[in-house]
Amino acid sequence: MLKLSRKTEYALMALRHLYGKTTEQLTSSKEIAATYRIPGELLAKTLQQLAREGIVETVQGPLGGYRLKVNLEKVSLTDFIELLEGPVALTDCSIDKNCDQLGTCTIRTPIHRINDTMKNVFNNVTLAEVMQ
Amino acid sequence: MLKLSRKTEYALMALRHLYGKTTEQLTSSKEIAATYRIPGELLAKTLQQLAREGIVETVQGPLGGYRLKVNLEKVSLTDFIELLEGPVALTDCSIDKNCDQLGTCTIRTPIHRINDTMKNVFNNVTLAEVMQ
DNA sequence: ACTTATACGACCTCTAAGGTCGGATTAAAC
DNA sequence: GTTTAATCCGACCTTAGAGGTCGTATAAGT
Repeated sequence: MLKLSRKTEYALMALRHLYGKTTEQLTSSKEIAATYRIPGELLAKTLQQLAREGIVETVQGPLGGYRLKVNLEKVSLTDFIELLEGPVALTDCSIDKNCDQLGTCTIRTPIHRINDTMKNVFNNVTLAEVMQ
Repeated sequence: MLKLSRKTEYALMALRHLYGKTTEQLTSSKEIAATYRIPGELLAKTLQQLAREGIVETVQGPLGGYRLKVNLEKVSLTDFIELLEGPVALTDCSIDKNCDQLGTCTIRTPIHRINDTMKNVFNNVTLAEVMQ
């Protein structure tokens, strides 16, 4: 039903948390999880993924934690969602073309049109705007 | 990942099929299913639901089938999706407010803003446009 | 050494999507 | 009036993916 996954929600909340801090300051995954009552392990894994993708930076060991790495004005919501959930698309045929109905499908073109419009909405929102 | 359900896809294809016919002409569920290689039972149930909702009209018995009932220009894509899949919303808190994070959530407002924008996209597309 | 943080793969659970089946109802055709 | 071809509809099955947990490894400050 066109929902974001919890992973994405949690990630946005975590980024919002880091957004308020100075560039040097570190925050542990646990602290964020506790603040927002997010399952700790899941948030940790999500932050690790964001670290791999270069969105946040990580420091290990005691006193370690996460901090922002990129300028959130440079990252669109599309980029972010696709990073965590894969391609944004109303239908599978917007991505790979393996579909039984391919030959006979009559709604592909209009759906792709709408898909583009929707994607444009997300393209035009930066993560910085979501933090406001 | 923001996908439409197959049910919705099948429903759109079926409507597109009926759209090309005269107002009197009936088409059986089976014929549509065969034409587009859609699982018959599933399409049948979907068409029944559309009949209950007043989108199509049904005639029982042999030579029976379905035909359009409403003017597709009067139905927005939002209406249609919500009919088949329930509320269009990026997050659950856009619908009912039962969420553990309610008190501490910091991204609710911006998410709702984006949600409204997205919904507007679907509001401004009529089913008739999807048939083109 | 010990502690406290991230790193990460393996696993578990539960829900909903997608699809199937069986039988009931309706009505045209013979 | 029996047969046949369509809708009607609830019950059920299966599977994938979301969401979450666990155990263990690794890194680094004290």
